[in-house]
Amino acid sequence: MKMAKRPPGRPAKSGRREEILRAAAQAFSVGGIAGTTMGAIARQAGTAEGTLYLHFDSKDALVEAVIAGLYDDVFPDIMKLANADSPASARLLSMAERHLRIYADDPPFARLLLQHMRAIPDYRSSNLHARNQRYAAVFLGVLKQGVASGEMRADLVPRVARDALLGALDYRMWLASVTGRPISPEGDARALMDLLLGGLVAGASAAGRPGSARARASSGSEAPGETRPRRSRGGPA
Amino acid sequence: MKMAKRPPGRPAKSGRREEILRAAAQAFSVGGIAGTTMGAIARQAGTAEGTLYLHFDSKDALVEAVIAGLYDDVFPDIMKLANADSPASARLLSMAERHLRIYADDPPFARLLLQHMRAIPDYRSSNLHARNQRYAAVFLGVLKQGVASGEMRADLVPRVARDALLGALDYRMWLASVTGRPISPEGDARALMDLLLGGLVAGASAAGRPGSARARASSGSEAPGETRPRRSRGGPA
Amino acid sequence: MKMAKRPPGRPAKSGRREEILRAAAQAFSVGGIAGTTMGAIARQAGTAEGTLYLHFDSKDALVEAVIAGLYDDVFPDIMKLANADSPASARLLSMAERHLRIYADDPPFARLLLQHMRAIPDYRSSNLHARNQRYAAVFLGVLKQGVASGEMRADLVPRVARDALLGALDYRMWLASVTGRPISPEGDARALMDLLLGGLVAGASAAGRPGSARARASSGSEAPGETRPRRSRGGPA
Amino acid sequence: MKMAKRPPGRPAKSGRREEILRAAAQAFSVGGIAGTTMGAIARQAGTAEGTLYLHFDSKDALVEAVIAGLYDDVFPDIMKLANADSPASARLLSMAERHLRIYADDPPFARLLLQHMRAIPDYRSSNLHARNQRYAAVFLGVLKQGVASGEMRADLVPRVARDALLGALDYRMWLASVTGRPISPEGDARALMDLLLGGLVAGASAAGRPGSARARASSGSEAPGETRPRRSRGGPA
DNA sequence: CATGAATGAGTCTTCATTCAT
DNA sequence: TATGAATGAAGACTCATTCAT
Repeated sequence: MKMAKRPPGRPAKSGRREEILRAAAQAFSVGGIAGTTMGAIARQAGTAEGTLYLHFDSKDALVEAVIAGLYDDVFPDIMKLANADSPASARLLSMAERHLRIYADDPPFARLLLQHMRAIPDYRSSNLHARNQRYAAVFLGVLKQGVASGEMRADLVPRVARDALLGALDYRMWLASVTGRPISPEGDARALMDLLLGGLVAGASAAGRPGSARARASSGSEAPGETRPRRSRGGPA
Repeated sequence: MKMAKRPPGRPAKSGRREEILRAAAQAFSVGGIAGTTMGAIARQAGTAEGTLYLHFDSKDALVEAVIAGLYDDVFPDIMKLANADSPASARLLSMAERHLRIYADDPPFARLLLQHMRAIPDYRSSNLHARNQRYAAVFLGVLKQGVASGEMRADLVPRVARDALLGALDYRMWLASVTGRPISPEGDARALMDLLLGGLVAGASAAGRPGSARARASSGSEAPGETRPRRSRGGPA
Repeated sequence: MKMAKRPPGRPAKSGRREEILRAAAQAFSVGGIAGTTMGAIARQAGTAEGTLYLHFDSKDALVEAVIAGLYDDVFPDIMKLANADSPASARLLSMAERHLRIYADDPPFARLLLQHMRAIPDYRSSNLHARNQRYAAVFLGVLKQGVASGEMRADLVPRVARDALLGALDYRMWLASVTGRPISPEGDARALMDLLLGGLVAGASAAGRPGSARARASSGSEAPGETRPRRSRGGPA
Repeated sequence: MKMAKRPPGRPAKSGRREEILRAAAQAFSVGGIAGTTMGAIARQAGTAEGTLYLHFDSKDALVEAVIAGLYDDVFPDIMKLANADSPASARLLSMAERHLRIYADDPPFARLLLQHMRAIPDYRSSNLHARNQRYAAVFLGVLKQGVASGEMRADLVPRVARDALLGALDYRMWLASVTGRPISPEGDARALMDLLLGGLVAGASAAGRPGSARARASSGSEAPGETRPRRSRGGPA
């Protein structure tokens, strides 16, 4: 509620604050959140325990800040990819890839995220929920565009698709963190998108197949205009 | 004084244990595992704290028992559905339904499961991991059968499909637990399976449509779905 | 205070009671008093926990009874030896021997005794204190007789001698229990009595030497009358 | 609020630790070790319970520190007395005196020592055992010197003598702590040494008499002791 | 801004004792 | 008498948080 006030205009990098954030992320990813004491974080950061409270109001605030930091790293990337000038399917592929890279880049940290997300007592009111929704909304937007443009099935329920995609992505990362089996952002994202785009049923998704999500997704670089058909959903209609 | 006198003839047996299990699940799901004290569980169960330790060696053991109980409830059902005499897709649908019913039947309990699964320090060596793998293997088996029988795409990677399915299912439940939005096992399972079977891409999954969710699956190919190829902007277009 | 009432006239061997006593002694000597739970004792005795309380009012009472039992075993022996028809020194030797046999006979049990004796919060008011005093008094008596008969130094302070003897005996046993070095009741008693009778100083106690406490004390089996010269301290004098 | 404000310049250091040590010794000696809770110690020390753990890892560690502190106080003294330039018997006397002063100086503290010594589960591996052995070794050394120099009986078994001495000393203190009868370090040490040096047997220890406790000991061998061969009933008789 | 000793509420767990059967 | 499930009062220890310097 009351976050350590950072001078409104300031670049948000008191140096110390960043150090602590880094140290906390590091410590959390090693021992889990509950298993990490403020003392351990302070030691890791090379400061005194009291100093932690000069920058964060509580351990919870620190945890939130650490995780929020991740979103702030990833969100801009996802945003950019979502607005790229390519078919929805291609954009989703790249977004999935970026998402999986969260894990590939820093497995321990990702594990932390995976665990914490579901452990927050009142997640709904946490500001993490907000960030997460914002994040998920981007995926939803792309899916809607895909439908609107006719690229995707008209009877597709975007929300269902979004949940399936994000759920599968999360699950894949969790599996990786649990089994130790490494993730290949490109490979895994492509495999998943192939599945999702084309479906399970044989003979189906003939259309989805020609190159499928494969390669840089459906064919390649048609007219940018074609990309976001906005509405053109008509088709034969 | 505390408990209603137990009918003289009653075995005085498992009753307690079940009561505690129930109370614990209830308490955990409200306040989270870490946020629930043994005292609270005892109070909820109407027993003394010490009694808890008569039935479970430790808090951790209690937690495990609570969760293991769930698997033991669900597993036989899933097993039966997996061996039913129907197309793989139909079986998967029913399995997904059953899975979602975990949540529908007892949301707090399900939330507990969702939370805990990712919170175990050394999940890999926990006996929960084993149960979970056994569970996931059943889904994998059905998918492989689907491929073998030609019902599903020959180039399908069963493991990817299984992860997508379970991940989507989990995510759906988690969203429900977080947003409070209720789950309709049938509706949601069908929506998800429609998506997964037919894929995202327009024109694809012609076969996947017949009657939606192809409840009876691969029933045929009247292909009303094919009707709306969308804009077919993909392929050669 | 309120000991389980044993029918006043009864032989004191309800069978069950003895079993419990035995089981408790056994358990205590293995795990120490504090480290032994009533549950463990019950198991060892083959009864239910509640049954323990039918025979003893509390754990403390049980402990006391166990230890008192030892005194009741040893006391008669000591008493008899103290009243034997032989010189005080010979009698002390045999008493010391018997005392050390407490350890030799059952080391774990003796260790228990050694430990417990000093651990009782209000030893003074415990009935163990009384027994112990009665026990020590026997040694004191023999020493006094030794002085009175002229066998021992007239300026000997019996109480000091008694404390030295019992202290040395206790210490020897404790050392044995701590180092594991076994005790030889005869050998060790003799060594100690040799020391005590003759003293440390060279040239001193020449008289104490000729066979000293050695063998069955002073030479052998002279006329019983000779045994307790009472005073005859003259000699060449 | 709780503590008198500490003078600004004070090291704020070891003070606390010592206070705790003192409080713990005090509390232990009143209620016994097991009977004293960390809370009680904290209260006694005027600190919070948590503070105890800032200075000691556990209750056991605190107990050990308390007792080790005693040894560290006494050992140097004993060492110095053992190396004094006087007959072995005189040195033993002063050492015995110092030893008894442990009790005289702080009865409750001494009682604690007496009790605890025998209560440690695995005393042998405790570092108290090491200290105790070092301590006992000093006595042994002096005795050996006594024998070597001819001051003491050539057939003396030093180890037996040492055990008798320390055992008697311990016992004396224990009796004092149990009966409340005060100890006079000088008087009691002398009485005990008189006994030990001269032996029990009449006529013996003539040498042991000269000034009692043969303060200066081995003053000579006027051997009045030899004078009272008692009944010399031994030998060829 | 920094420090770190001090705080003390809160946790899990144990176990002697009771009592309904 | 016997049983053993239930009790609940303690106790040792942890750790986020504060505050005097």
